[in-house]
Amino acid sequence: MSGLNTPQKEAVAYTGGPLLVLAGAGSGKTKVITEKIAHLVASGRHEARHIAAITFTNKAAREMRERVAKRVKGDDAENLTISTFHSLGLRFLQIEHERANLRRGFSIFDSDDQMAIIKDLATPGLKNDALYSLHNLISAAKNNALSPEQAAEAARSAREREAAGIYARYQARLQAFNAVDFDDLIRLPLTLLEADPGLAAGWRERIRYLLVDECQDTNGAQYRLLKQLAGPKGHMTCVGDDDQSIYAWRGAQPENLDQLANDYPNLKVIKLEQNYRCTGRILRCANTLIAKNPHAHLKQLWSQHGDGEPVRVWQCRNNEHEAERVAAEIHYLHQAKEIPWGEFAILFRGNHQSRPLEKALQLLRIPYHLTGGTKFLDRAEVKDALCWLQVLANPDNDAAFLRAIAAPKREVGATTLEKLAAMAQTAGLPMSVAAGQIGFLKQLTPRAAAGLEEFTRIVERLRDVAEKVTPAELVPMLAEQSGLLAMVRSQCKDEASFQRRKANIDELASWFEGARGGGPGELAAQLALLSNADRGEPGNAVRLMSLHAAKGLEFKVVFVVGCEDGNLPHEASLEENRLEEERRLMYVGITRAKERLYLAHSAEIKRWGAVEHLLPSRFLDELPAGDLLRDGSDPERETAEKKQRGRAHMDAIAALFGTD
DNA sequence: TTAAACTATTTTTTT
DNA sequence: AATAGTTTAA
Repeated sequence: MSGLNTPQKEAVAYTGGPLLVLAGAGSGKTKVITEKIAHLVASGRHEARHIAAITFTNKAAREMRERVAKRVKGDDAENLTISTFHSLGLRFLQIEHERANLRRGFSIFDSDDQMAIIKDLATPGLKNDALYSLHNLISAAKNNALSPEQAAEAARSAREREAAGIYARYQARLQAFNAVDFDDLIRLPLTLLEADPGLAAGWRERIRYLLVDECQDTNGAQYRLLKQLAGPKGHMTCVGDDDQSIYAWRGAQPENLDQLANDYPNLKVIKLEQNYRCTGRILRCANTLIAKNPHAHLKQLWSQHGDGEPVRVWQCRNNEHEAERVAAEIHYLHQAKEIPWGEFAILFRGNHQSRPLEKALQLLRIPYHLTGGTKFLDRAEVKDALCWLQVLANPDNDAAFLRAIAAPKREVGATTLEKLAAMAQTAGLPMSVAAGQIGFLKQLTPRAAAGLEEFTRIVERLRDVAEKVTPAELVPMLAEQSGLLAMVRSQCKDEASFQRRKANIDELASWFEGARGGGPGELAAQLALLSNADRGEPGNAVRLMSLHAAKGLEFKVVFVVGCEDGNLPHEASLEENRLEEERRLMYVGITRAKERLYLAHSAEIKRWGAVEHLLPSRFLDELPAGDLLRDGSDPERETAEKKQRGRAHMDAIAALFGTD
């Protein structure tokens, strides 16, 4: 336990009952969790297979696994459960699928699939935002583990009653498709556990010690789930920071941190207040800013580091200008201070803000890695392949069938599919099964029937293949035999773009590499949980990501761009009275920086082609002026720096010409 | 049935 | 600006 401070040691050693660790930004909370796991295993207190650590993102889970691997070796490391809430729920449902009325190979519907169902069920002609709102209401009900009936009872407005009605039919549709949505991955296990004490006891036998990261991000259902798993005695350690609660918009209830003390009267609370990450000035900025929020737990973060560099506040003309300055500064610091590319991060409120930054970085040949932006799993060919896998694994998934039957086109169009859907409905069969029945095919045009027949034949052949090969081997065969690859080829104008899209399919296959069995369906389900942000190794490159995605990470140099009122805080949050959460978002951004921090804003930003004028973020005025260096406040220093950087810049350009 | 031309619209954040 | 959705022509 060397290298830990007193409260950290205490948090690691304490096993007397439920423990809440209030861990400020940069106070070493991941270290505490990993050390605690190592300690529990090493002390023989709990076997590795009875310990579970729960995070919110796959990225966090992977990082924790890596860090634990350094302390726990061999079988023990293998046997630990380190997963996200949603993967744990998925694993639960895969084991207990019969209780949840699911058949093996059930599908997970993403938000697109959910929206498609809701649109189908809602009053025709509803506007998009009304549909989103229905989706949100249904999701909110599920996040409180309400059944459709309970949601109808709890409905307070006409809007909520309408949503509850659609929720009931939506759930019936999921059931028919042998599918669940993201929220069900929490709600269904919870409902089963709460209804059956025997089942709950069984799971507590498996998970005897629970560690929960980012506890402030739990929603109602997740909180109840962790109580079920930890049991009345509360064999668990929860770690959280109410100042880093930035997910209220998707149902997180940071007050769950306080609720713990009510539910577990013997709860022990340990505060980690020493920050090991930031320089004094950066930390003062963070503390001053967050002090503007009301607080339930008083927490005073302190640091032994010196003041360090002042925090720069940049006033830029527009986002292009802002991007150029960021790129130039990164280039300069990389050259002059020998800071590796991987130690830089550029953070923004919305993913669309990455465009001009990418352009500017490319211009200076700075390697960068964008997390979250390019939506790999949304690429048409990847989605098509995934739907084919779903059809193989889950014949009931009509949504996947509808996509697969059209990729490639085989002369089966809307008219045919409508007829097929009607026939399948009356027969009580899923569409993919109905498509294989001679009796139904005879009622269709010969061309359409032939298309359906061929499809069925291919599916059956691929199902045989799937028995014998691994999913990683299956994907390329599927692409070939389904005609998907040929379709992609015919859609591409040149060979290069075909190769690019083919590479996407190959990459999909590589995602299955090393995956243990379970069949294509279960793996595709796992895959559905993997967000785009979890893809690929960043390597030694400048990191571009949203403020949300940056939580839990740290960098030597951080740029927070787009600090304008209306963007950060975002205008939508202002209307919905969520200014405090926006402030916490800014706080998260600031506290990612170890040594240097830049806060940039532009006078004009482009939005949907039109130019808009925005004022600097109100949060900038909430920072301690003495720790800032604002544009124009120290002209002498600025000229000197400009000169210095200009020279470095010229050298860089000269070097570019030299090597090209 | 499919492909091309045209029109309307935009999520901020993510499992 | 980019794209998803819709209409129209072949």
